This record gives sequence, structure tokens and C-alpha cells, in this order.
Amino acid sequence: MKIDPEVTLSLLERLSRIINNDAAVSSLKPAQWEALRYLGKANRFSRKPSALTAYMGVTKGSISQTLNALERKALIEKTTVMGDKRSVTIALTTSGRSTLEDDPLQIFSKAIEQLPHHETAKLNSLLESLLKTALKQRSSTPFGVCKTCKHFKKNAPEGNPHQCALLQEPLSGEDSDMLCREHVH
Amino acid sequence: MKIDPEVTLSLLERLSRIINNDAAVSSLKPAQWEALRYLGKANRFSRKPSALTAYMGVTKGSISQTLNALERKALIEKTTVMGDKRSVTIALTTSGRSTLEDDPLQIFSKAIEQLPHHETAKLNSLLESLLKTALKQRSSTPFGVCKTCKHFKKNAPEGNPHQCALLQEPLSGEDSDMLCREHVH
DNA sequence: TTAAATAGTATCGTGTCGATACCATTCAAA
DNA sequence: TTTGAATGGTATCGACACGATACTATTTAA
Repeated sequence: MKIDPEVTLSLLERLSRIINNDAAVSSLKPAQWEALRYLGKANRFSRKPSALTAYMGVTKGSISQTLNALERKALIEKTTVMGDKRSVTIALTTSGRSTLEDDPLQIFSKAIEQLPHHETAKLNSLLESLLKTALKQRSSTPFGVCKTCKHFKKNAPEGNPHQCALLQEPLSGEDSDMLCREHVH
Repeated sequence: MKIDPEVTLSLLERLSRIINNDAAVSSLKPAQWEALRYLGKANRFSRKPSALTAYMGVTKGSISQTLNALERKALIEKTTVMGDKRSVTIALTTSGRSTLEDDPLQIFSKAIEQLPHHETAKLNSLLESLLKTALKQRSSTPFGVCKTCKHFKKNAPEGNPHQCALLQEPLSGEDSDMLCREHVH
């Protein structure tokens, strides 16, 4: 007996709509939520408009607007990075960080937590394979965390616990758990 | 060891964005695609603006606009239903039906088809439980197909193969595979 | 030293969404 | 039977999201 992909597709579609529109009620719009979430877990090389552009898969113009909105609401701060005057680094404000605590997406957290662990792992790998399929089509990248990256050098010799071999930058333990735009498996 | 729901959440979030924005490229916008998809698989009691409103979880004003757009593009047709002059029934045009053939969401179909069947079933049930959690919060309904409904009377006596006990209406075999707003498990 | 690439911003038009106001029609209750 | 509420839809407004385009400033390469 053949299982119809339609069913799965349909479930994904409805779930997507809900996740993407959670914001309708709250103070932030969907794109703003997603940007804020990203900025909350991206490492310092990746808290930039260009990285966010790649992550969200929209044009830089749109990102610029979304970031403007977040800045007007005092949830983020932009600072021109030293070394390259064109570039901008984004930091969450205290207010931004506390806003993230009330993420409407958390209603799903409980549902996910209630699943048996091995099922969660299974779900993750299935979702990941779907995501990869889609990302491949738009030649985008999955944005993993440093400690699972090819360039991650654990316990690098020079004082700092770890290091990124690609960017030649030290990584703290906390850094290693953050998303990076350069992530490679 | 505890598995972090963050990971699952993050995957769902990105997947949602992609699914919800697939439309950016194509001729139809996300909301229009979703409405068209729904209308393509909803039974005759459910091809109405009010049912679509419940399905998509947005206000009737928004639905009205989206349907206007689809009508302008000649993908659907509205006809006032006999019996209640306020009510409207929507039908896909030939053009609408052929548009559905090129649904951008189909890139996922292949990925899903490649999964082992028991995994697809597992994925479905996991997604379904997540969806239900979210729908419960907004006191909405899952919109199942007739043949899995409490009100479904298989092989009803009166000539027509099946029947809906709630609406007291005959159901063809094809009908029984369509979505209904009245669906109850 | 100039040309191209890069990082961002600004502006426009279309679409989405909630909110509100509105219009018929149907239904219920007095 | 009238009359008032509920129902099913539409129209319009303002905020935001998005792609497209045009633009600026800086960096890099030739």
C-alpha cells in the first residue's frame, strides 16, 4: 500500500501557516520574530544583515526594513564594525532578549517535549532532510552550530577553549553552541 | 540526556518560512496558493468563504480579498448558492485546476516519497499532534476527510454509496476523500 | 588608479493581514 | 408579524512583507 505524500504535505502546510502567522496577534510580525530569533542564537560572525539575508532567504532590501522595525522598537542595536566600514554588527538589547522569552512559538515546545526522545530525534532528522531538499533547490545553506562544523577546532592551543579554522577566530564554549553562516558538515 | 526542543522548533521554523514563501517566485502569492489548494480538495459543503476562513485562520475580510485576487486571475468562480442568498459556493475553473498541477510545494513530494513508508506514517502522526496542539489553542478544527468522520455513513441505503449523517447529504466515493469543515473524529 | 565587487539603505508597487464599518438575508422571539 | 439579532460576505484603512530597482559608500583586484 502506497502512502500519499499529500497528507504529509497538507499537514506541513497548515503547520507552516500557523507558525508563520503566530505573530499576527503579538507585538511583532512574523518576519520580525524570525529575525529576532536568529539574532538571539547566531554567533558574532553571523549577526549581520547579510547573514540574516541568507538565513531567511529574502532580499537584502526586505531584511533592511525588518531590521529597521526592530531597531525602532529598541529590540536590537546596530554598530558599524571596525575593520570594514561598510559592514554592520547587530546586538540584541536587554529588551530584545526579554522579548524572546515570550516567543509565541513556545506553545510547540511543550508538545515537542512530551514526545519520547527517540521520536524527537527521528522527527528532527526527517525535518532536516526535508529542509535540505528545499535549501538545495535555492542553493542556500543550513546554518548549523559551530561545534558540529568541519572548521571547528576543539581545545585549540592558544588559551581560548576552541577555534574556528576557517575564520581563524577563537570560540568560547558558549560560541560553540551558536549558529554560524559558514557552517559546513 | 535531554533533547532540546529548540532544535526541532528551529527546523520547523525554517521549513515553515520556505513553505510559506515558495510563492514569492511563482505567479501566486502564498495565501492564494493555500486557498487554491484548499478549494481543490474541499467537498461541496466546504468550498465557501466561511469554511476557508476557518481553515486558514484569518479574518473573513482577508479571505475575501484573497478570493477576489483568485477570481481576477480566473482561477475560481463564485456562485450564490440556492437556498441561502447570502451564501457563496466556489468552484475551481479549468485554469485553476491546471495551476494546481504546478504547485511549487511538489518539490517536497519527492523528498517525502523517498522516505520509508513507516517513517512517513510516523512523521504524519508527529506533525498531526503538533498541529492539534496549535489548533486547540485557537479553538479551531483539523478539517479531516469525510471517510474518517464520525458522521460518515458507509453504504447508506438510498442509492448513493455513502452519506453524511450530520448534513443529511449523499456522498459519492470521490466526495468521501475530500476535506470537510464539519469533520469530527 | 581605476573598475568591479561588496554591504547596506531607500523607495515603489503588490499582496497580506486585522480592524472596522457596512450590507443583505435569515432566523428567533415577542 | 414585525422586529431585532445572528449570519455570510464585501469594502476600506493602515501596517508590514516582499521583490525589484536604484542608489551610496567602502573595499578589493586588475
